[in-house]
Amino acid sequence: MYVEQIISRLKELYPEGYLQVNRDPFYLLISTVLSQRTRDEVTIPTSQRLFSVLDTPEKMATADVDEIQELIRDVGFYKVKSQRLIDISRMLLDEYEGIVPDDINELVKLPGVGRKTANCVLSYAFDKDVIAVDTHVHRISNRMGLVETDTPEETEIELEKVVPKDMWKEINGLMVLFGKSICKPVSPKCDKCIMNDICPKLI
DNA sequence: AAAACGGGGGC
DNA sequence: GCCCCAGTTTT
Repeated sequence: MYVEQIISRLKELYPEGYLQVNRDPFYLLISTVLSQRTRDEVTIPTSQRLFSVLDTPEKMATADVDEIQELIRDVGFYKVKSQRLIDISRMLLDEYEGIVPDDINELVKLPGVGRKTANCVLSYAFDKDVIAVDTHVHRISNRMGLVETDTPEETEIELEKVVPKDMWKEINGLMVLFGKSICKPVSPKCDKCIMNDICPKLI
């Protein structure tokens, strides 16, 4: 069907999937927070720099805010995020024995962690069947007629009805790659798009 | 529902 | 120089 066709083409286009992310839950949690409203060209080296110095909740919880600010100064909202990394680490140690929880309701209690970040951790680090809806997934799903929604929360609910469950965890990475290169927010490259023949925007 | 946070990269 | 970006929290 239509959804399977879209995902199948995306997998063909991006056979290696979305980068080779470090699947360690703590690394994934922290780097995903850093990635909020920030391009991954900036996020990836910044995360690696941070973890070369502070690679555990214990170290991050006791670090100086100034030291973290210096390490992550390239990402957006870096001052707010620096304090949040400390607060997240402290809460992990205080309430979760230093272990990143694999439950959406617990993850969103962490400061600076919303539904999108939590679902990224669940799908990438814990291999859970969830759909992480960011602006790319939201935009492309609507543009291609998979859903008709106004908010990412709505999109998550509607996509779950339309997409086979075994595809949930892969659509985020695939649509992010697609959204950055082809199906862009403004001036999408429809003339070079592999969805040319099935995209409702062009029919 | 809207504002605020914010440096980096593309054009 | 201007606009946008793997969102979340606060007002």
